[in-house]
Amino acid sequence: MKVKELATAADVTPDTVRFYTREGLLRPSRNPDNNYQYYDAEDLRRLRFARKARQLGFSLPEIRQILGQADEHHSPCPMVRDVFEQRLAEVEREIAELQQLRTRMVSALSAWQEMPDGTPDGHTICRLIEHWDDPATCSDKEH
Amino acid sequence: MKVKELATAADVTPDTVRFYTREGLLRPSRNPDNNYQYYDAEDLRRLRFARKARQLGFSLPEIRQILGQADEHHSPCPMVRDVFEQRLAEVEREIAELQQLRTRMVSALSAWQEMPDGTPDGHTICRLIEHWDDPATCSDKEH
DNA sequence: TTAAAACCTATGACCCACTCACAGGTCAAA
DNA sequence: TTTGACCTGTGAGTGGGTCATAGGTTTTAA
Repeated sequence: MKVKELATAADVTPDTVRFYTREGLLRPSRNPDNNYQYYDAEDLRRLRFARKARQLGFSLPEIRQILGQADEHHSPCPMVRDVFEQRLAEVEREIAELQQLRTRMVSALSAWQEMPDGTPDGHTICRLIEHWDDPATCSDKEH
Repeated sequence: MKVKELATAADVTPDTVRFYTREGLLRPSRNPDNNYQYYDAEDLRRLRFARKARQLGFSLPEIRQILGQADEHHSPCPMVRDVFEQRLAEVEREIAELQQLRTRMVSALSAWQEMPDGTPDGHTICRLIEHWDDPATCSDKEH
């Protein structure tokens, strides 16, 4: 298979195939005549695997590691379970952060309804923002 | 004020002060003797404003634009309200996406509880991932 | 007085997972 | 034979900083 055929078969763009090849996730052979890359069924399996893993939140370095384990005939499954639980925790933290941000934004919006627009006077830039108190900084600290 | 003093006053790192200066959000004067940058109360105001705006989800280009408006004595408030509502919509979309991801992850985890770890055999890499169906891809699987 | 600590400067790489652009080479059908 | 679809490698861009390098300056303490 050439680049575009593999890309079509896995429903990704040719650019993604080339990128994954550069990143070492796929290992095509070369035609010395024209320098084209040729992919086989194993590459298709790897690519499909990688895309599924990406959908599940795995990073490319993690996927590379998983594929590497499999290449050495070690079961990557324990690692998969392990990394996956950490990822889930991270995703839940990100959701919580975004929801905090959303709360801050909604409360700011409602506070702004009664505030007039002002013109910058050398002391304030935009009262809407400057006179807004972050509810998070009162209670506890981020980072 | 020198870099670190301003950074301390606004509770950011000196690197952030330098970065914002490079980005044109702060406009310190220069001491020609030692080439040091000196910041005044106006820069502190701008920096604090920028950090608050960041907390509210504004991007640096947006903040630069807001500051630019204020520099020309136009009220940036209408723009602030406008951009802010778009940002809120984006944040809500991001939350929805992450929650979808979380749903996928949780359902995968529970399906994995009964699955054994396998050793790669040239046909599969890790059943956990390969035999997982994305609920979003095949949405009519429940009945 | 001098040496070390703490500050300052500019620049560029790095993070993430692609995506796009550029410039040129190859190959199929019309 | 020309068009157009494909291929190649490389490098830049995304966002918001953070960190490293290498060197210059100022402050503090022995």
